[in-house]
Amino acid sequence: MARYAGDHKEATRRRIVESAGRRIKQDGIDGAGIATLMADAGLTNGAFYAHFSSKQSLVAAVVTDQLEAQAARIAELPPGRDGLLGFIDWYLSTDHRNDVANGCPSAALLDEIARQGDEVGAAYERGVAIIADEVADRLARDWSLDAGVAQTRAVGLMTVLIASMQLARAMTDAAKAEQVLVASRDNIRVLLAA
Amino acid sequence: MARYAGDHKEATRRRIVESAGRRIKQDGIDGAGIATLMADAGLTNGAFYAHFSSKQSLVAAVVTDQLEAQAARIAELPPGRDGLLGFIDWYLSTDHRNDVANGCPSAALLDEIARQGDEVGAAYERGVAIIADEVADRLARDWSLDAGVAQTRAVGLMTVLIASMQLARAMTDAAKAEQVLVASRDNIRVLLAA
DNA sequence: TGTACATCAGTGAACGCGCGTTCACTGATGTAC
DNA sequence: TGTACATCAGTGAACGCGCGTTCACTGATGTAC
Repeated sequence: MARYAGDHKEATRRRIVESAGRRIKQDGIDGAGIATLMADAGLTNGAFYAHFSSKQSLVAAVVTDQLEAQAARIAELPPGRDGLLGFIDWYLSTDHRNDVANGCPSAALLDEIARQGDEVGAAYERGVAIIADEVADRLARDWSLDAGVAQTRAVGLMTVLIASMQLARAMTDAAKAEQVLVASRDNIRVLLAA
Repeated sequence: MARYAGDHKEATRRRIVESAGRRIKQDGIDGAGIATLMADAGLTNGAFYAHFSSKQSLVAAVVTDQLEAQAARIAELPPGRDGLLGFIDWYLSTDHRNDVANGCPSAALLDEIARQGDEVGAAYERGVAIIADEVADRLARDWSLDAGVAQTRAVGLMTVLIASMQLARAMTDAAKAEQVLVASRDNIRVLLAA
């Protein structure tokens, strides 16, 4: 038998991916160095390459993990309109604006993801499709929309949420940021009423 | 008299800001180094600090310039609904998706801007407010909306546009990217009908 | 039971490289007298 | 008219630093016999 339990290395890898998710959302992909990411996980830089073949490969794992976590959060919402509406309330909250590290990965990283290679792009594409389907299913069921319309409105909901949070975070004036979040709640109401 | 015409240095500075705008939208703020930015303008790295006190300061100038250019583009649209609708068509086009360097600065850089210091954040906040007012004025006039509603819908329009382009660019599958852009056209139609 | 060896997650120093920034210098022009 | 000097946008080498990545090593454990 080895010195470590069978799942020891896998558990360490998971710990790196999770703490890296928080750090990368906070500081950006370029802004988070290997040494910092490993220190966050309680390790030193040298151990990194025992778990990942490159930084790109970690980033792809982080993107996949973050979108899975978001999909799970949505899947676990209570059924009925209040479920999704509660998620929207959280998303457009000042708490979410102030907590990038534990927030939506798309709001934190989307334009940087678009600049990464195909490995990361493919990971994002796969992850976001699952979330979009989840949201569309809820819209179809709870808002009685056609499947096609539900898919379209799901894209609308997601785009309003993501860019609203990015805008709110780019603003140094908290009152103006709040106005954006309030406006978005109303715009979503309009989108879902159609 | 000096060797150079009175506006020579100012013209050079403008040239740096404009080419840096394209380069930074393409490669990101962190991804664009001083030496490259200066080479793009036909100069060497050493001359940079004769024009800007730091990279941050250039970035703030670039953000201001890019948003001014976008505001001007909107201001010059023909009057009537077709003016703004034409802008939306361009924004959600595949051409725009493929031409980050000459495209919307918010779609290319918004989450990275949110991570910069207050100088850049303030520049963005000022610039985006002008664009939002411009759009709201057009919505109020051409869609006969109340001023308050027009402000809200202007935020909705901008958020849908920005995040749709980011999503479309993050996707490696061109057909899926196209679906996002098509969906957004319909979502905007709904927003403006309210 | 004791000892030599294998395993392997993790350490920490080092690699070359590009970053933002600094600075002594260049060279084309205009000014003083 | 000729020459010494001032101006100043731009050059290009160098600075310390942190980056992603490599690698010889450590040390705790289990195995062989």
